[in-house]
Amino acid sequence: MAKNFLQNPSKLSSTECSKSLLPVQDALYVLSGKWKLPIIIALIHGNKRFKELHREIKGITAKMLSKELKELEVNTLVKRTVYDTIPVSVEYELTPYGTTLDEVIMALRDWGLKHRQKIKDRK
Amino acid sequence: MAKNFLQNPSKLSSTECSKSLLPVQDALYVLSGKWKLPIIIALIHGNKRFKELHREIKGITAKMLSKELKELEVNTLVKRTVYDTIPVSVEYELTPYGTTLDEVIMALRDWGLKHRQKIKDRK
DNA sequence: GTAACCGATATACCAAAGTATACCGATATA
DNA sequence: TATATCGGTATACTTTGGTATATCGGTTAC
Repeated sequence: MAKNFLQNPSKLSSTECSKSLLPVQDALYVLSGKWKLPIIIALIHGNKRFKELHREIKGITAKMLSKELKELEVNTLVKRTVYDTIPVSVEYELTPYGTTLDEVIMALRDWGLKHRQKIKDRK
Repeated sequence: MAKNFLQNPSKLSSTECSKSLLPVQDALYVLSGKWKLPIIIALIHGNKRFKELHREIKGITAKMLSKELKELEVNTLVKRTVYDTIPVSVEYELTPYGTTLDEVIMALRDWGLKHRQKIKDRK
């Protein structure tokens, strides 16, 4: 595991910590937006077509689905493939690079679970 | 390490994956907002007073600093202590619970660094 | 009494993010 | 000719997030 700068700050200079800010913000940016995570999770269990995603992700509009998929595609987390069936079908899939988000997502999930428990215990 | 559901989806049911959504979103929510991370990082190297944070974090307004600190305090990531010096001084510190964010932040940083490199290589 | 310090808060404004709803182009089927 | 499918886009709107700027309350020093 990489250096633990929150629990051992004394071993790291202030500038070294600050250098972490931008990459962390980049990663957060990639996951930002209300629908990125639902989309990624929907794509985990296999490729999906636009309409399937639209049906599966409750509440999302076509506009947002299209927009968020485009952003995921730009970051090469998701691949878009057009098949010239009739009518046309468009398939979305998580790229191998997309699956590298797993460590981040699991770290977030583990902390999130503990946090939910903490909030619950407080009541 | 916890189960890796992005790279081994076949081993997990769809519902099990979906259960991850809320905790992940909770964790992201705690870090959301333009100034949470800068504040956390500023507090890593020691407790800071309001004015010190204001000076150190370039561009932040008193309103946002106050608001974000309050949110961090509600989530018990940061502790606020008032000393009745004259004039009054208020000290903010990262709680032990706050430092448990380290794994999340490091996972984000590591992925973010790789992502920056990937974007760079593409040009 | 008035200016200054700290730790904010109040008000007004602006910009980004998200929603609702209608519609498009291409093709097929009735 | 009309209607339906798929995969979206266009326009207008609302909501949320963030900024700018002025001000407050309590206290001391001048």
